[in-house]
Amino acid sequence: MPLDQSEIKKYLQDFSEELLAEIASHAQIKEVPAGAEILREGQYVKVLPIVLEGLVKVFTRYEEKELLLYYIGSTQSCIMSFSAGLSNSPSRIFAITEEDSLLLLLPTDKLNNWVKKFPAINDLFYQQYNLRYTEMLDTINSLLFGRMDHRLYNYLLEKSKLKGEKILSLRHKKIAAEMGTAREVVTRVLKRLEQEGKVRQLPEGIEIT
Amino acid sequence: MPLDQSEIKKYLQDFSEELLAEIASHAQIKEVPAGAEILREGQYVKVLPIVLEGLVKVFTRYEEKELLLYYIGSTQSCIMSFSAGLSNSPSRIFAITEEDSLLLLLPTDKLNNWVKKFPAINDLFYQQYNLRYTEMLDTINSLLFGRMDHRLYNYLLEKSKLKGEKILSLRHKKIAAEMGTAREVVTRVLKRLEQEGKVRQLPEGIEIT
DNA sequence: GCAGGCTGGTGACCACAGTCACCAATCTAC
DNA sequence: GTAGATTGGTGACTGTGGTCACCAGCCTGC
Repeated sequence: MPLDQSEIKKYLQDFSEELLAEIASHAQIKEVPAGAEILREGQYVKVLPIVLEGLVKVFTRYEEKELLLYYIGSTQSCIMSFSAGLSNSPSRIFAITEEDSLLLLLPTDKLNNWVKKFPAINDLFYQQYNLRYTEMLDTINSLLFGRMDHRLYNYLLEKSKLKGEKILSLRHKKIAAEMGTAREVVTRVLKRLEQEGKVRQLPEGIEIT
Repeated sequence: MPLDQSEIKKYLQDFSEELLAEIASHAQIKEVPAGAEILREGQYVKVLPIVLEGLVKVFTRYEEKELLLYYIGSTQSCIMSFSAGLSNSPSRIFAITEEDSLLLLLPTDKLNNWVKKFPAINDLFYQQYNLRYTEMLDTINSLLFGRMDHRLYNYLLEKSKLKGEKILSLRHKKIAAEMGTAREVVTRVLKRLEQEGKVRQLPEGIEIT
């Protein structure tokens, strides 16, 4: 399927015409429904996804326990795919679409070339590494300092900002999974937060006050 | 002080003559004693260090508690400095020389240029981002899964590999600080590891069996 | 209607790490 | 020498989060 260059340009305005042309002739665009697996641990990477629309969740798993690392939003990319693609090593993380998404798939064998030739794409990846590095640092700090209530509250704040919703329709079970803890713990802590007046649990979902 | 280009080349063989010449005319080399602060949280970065010899410790601090993130060894660099330098944002981490070290200091205002012009230096930073990303992923997994004994044992293994010593002369207090825990906990866990036959505590230090 | 899922609310219990308060053995300074 | 600091070893206690068991309120399908 030949790609429409102007379609890509809508999302990636920083890219030069030359780069866009290269991408249009080698990449594909793919619509992916929510809940689809993009990348799993141990997998080798042939195409590098850039999220044009939607949301992709990245997480790690360790002996049945998982932990949300970060979300990939619009015009962002997955540095694990990038680094795994470049160095031809397997992925260490999982990625799943959280919403219906539109992905631009770049073939990794072209990437090495493009990175050298087009500063814009190079900058994109430096920015992404940067962003993820600091996000992971925050994750480490919050894990180290423990304090479930802080972690949960921050998690809800982030989630609310990301989705642009004031009332989050989230199952306790899902929160527990993403935070790498147990459902009962979420229930307990959420009630404590409610008593402290930081959140309200309504039938429709959780409201941050 | 004019730099000796061949001196730098000894360490960074992948760099082209042209890049080495650029570096020689703009960078400095600095000998730093053990225990010197290279970078602290909140600091803005003017020079990017590349470690030629020695060892630099990178860690985060959170309310009096610190946690070792990783070590920067020979021909490696500090991506926090790199990213903070490029985007002119403050550092999120601390860095201290662990041994007497020889550092190559690159001015960050040249960096942006060099990265675009010289693929070798670009590759170096991608490699470093990669490496640190996976190291931080391991840190997150070990924090998430808890298990102090595993963490401590892995810490000792890493340390032993890094220093190339079979017997580690380390204070319990220092181990505790680097792992973000308390001294008594280290003493306790270390004794358990000794009972399990995984380590031996000799007067000279800790031996991994 | 009712069975069988989910969901969340709860109490009891446990394990682990963090904290406190000591103490004994070394080492260091003067 | 002695005083003081550093190091490590220990017992007791605590708080937090993880686990277990169970129950009530639902929705959904048939």
